[in-house]
Amino acid sequence: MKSTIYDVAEAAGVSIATVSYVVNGKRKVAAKTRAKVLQAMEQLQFQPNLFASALMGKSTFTIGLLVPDISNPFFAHLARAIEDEGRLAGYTLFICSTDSDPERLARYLNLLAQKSVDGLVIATGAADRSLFEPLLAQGMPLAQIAREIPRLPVQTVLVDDYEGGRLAAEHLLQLGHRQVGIVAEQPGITSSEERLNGFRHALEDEAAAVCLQEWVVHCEAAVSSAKDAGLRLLRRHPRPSAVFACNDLLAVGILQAARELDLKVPEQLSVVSFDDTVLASATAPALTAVSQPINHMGKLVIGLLLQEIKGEQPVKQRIIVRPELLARGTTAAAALETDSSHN
Amino acid sequence: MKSTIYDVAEAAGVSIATVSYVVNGKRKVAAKTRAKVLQAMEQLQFQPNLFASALMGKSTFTIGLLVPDISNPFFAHLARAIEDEGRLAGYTLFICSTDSDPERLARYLNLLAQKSVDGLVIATGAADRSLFEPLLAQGMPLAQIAREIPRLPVQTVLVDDYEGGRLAAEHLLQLGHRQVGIVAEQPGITSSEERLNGFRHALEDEAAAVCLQEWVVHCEAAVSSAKDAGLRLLRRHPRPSAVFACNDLLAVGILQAARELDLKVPEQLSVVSFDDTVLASATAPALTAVSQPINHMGKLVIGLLLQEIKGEQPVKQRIIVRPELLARGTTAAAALETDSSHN
DNA sequence: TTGAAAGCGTTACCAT
DNA sequence: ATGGTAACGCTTTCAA
Repeated sequence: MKSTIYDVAEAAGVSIATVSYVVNGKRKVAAKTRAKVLQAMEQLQFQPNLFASALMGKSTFTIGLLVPDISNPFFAHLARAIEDEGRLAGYTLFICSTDSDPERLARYLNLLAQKSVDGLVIATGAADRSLFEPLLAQGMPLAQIAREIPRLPVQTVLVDDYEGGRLAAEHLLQLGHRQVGIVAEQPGITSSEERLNGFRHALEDEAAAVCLQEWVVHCEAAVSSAKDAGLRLLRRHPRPSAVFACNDLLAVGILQAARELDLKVPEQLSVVSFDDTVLASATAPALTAVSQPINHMGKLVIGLLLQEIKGEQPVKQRIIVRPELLARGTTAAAALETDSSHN
Repeated sequence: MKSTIYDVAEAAGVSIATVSYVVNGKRKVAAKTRAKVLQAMEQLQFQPNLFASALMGKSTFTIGLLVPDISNPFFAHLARAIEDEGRLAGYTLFICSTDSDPERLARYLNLLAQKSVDGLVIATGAADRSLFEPLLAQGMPLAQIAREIPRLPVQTVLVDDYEGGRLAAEHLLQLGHRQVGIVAEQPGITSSEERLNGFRHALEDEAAAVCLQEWVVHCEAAVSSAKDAGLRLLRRHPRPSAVFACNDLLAVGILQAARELDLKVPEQLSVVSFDDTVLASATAPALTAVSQPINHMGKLVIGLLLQEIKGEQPVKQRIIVRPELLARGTTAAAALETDSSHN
């Protein structure tokens, strides 16, 4: 069934070396022999055995993608972009959801190394740099996207999270909001931290201390967890007139909390989200959100990774793409007086 | 850096054969030698080279997952369930989005075969059985989930799409809806077809011919496409008082269309969806939907696939799980009179 | 321009 | 109970 270079060599009346050379064009082969070999390959439906070449240290055309959770729409979308871009270059993707668990991450890292992936796209934050250093040391091509492992010197593609946070704050300030809550992921998720930093910094500039420490709540990257956090936040007195959710999943949770408390969005509560995944257009009203160019970022990161893989030893870059604020339905001007007597 | 069985053999003072045997326990090794080898392995941090064993025809602990689109929340969720269950058994997942394109599918199939995956989970419908027959013939373990390739004799896990469609229809009928539109994916997507069949059959039982052929519109599996289809549907005279969307993505499109036409959901338009992904709880009001036990289905399909992989030659099964209708916010009793003069 | 042959790191058969 | 060694299918050096 499966034919090998031996079969092809025999059929073409040449040596296996010659077959190997025409397969991967590593040296000139006379047009005539080349033709004979090609024909034999065609006829025998020859497909090189990747394991044999991998054994010889060639590449496996396989890339590992580490994400916190592939069922999170943001990472699903990102995975799709990365898959497409990788496929164009002949790569297949191993998909690894870590739940931001260092142990799980370590195990996956080990597994992927053992499977000799040609490179790794790291979209899992919240990890220690030390986990990756062995890989880095042994020359494994790495690139990170969307989140950043502190001081890990690898190709990096990020949205400007800080600026995105600032845009969100600016938008709310312009609408007159002065009491603003923030729902962020756990500290350690760098993207979330930066968004929060940018947001709070903008607030401080504008009107000192309008945003107090205690207006920030943290939660897991899940709708239900964000809803709980939202309930906590929205039951405060005075109640924030707007909430910045550090991603779409969290924003959905906030909207649910608002509905449970009978708060009308955007009349009584404005919500700004971050990411702009399919979720952002599914809610009603649609989420005002800071939008990331996910497809573009996927392309960029694969481009950088492939450079590394090809051994072009490019200068390490840190590409920061600009986010954009899309004002949709969940934000409106703040009411003149905040209803602080509401339960 | 990387140690081989030769290194281990030398360190332990035994032959490489012995090392191999203790690694995969294929024959008895004296406790004492075994201990020596184990210690050497430990000390050298030995990790078997998977390619070498794959070359010898052993398994690769890799599974291919074929989906139409990993960025579709249903398949992303399914992928996560399958990944988790596979991981427990030591498998990693190749992720392959086909966009239901036969050419792309064929290429992926070829690629996965070349990469010697141990098995394939097929969640891409809309394909011809013939594409899979070469694989089947060469003994590749296959299992399909969520969609069905007609007459492909492999392990199968499905939700009862027909029954789900029936549940949706029943729900709408009980609410008094008699003029109902249906938005389905392209013919050829078996799950969508079955849902539609179940739905229409129930309608026919109840009140003959209330649901005419022309009330069915087809579209791509994307929000924007469904929105267009929804606009076409909702501009009809008379206008349907309810719409059955064959999945959550389509339902979101319908909700958008309704909003664009200023139709209040559920007061003027009821919507029933199918799948119950994160999207179903993101919309406002939350989608009334036929719910699939996605996690459970993922477990089942990996269970079946692993049996095949282990060569247990199990009887081919077709497991049908029951869906459940979750009545949430997008359905309400039909208005007594349909506003057929509205533009 | 082409070929012979030595690996790559395993597995498994055949000896001992 | 253990070891020697021939595969597995390919790449690549060295020779011709």
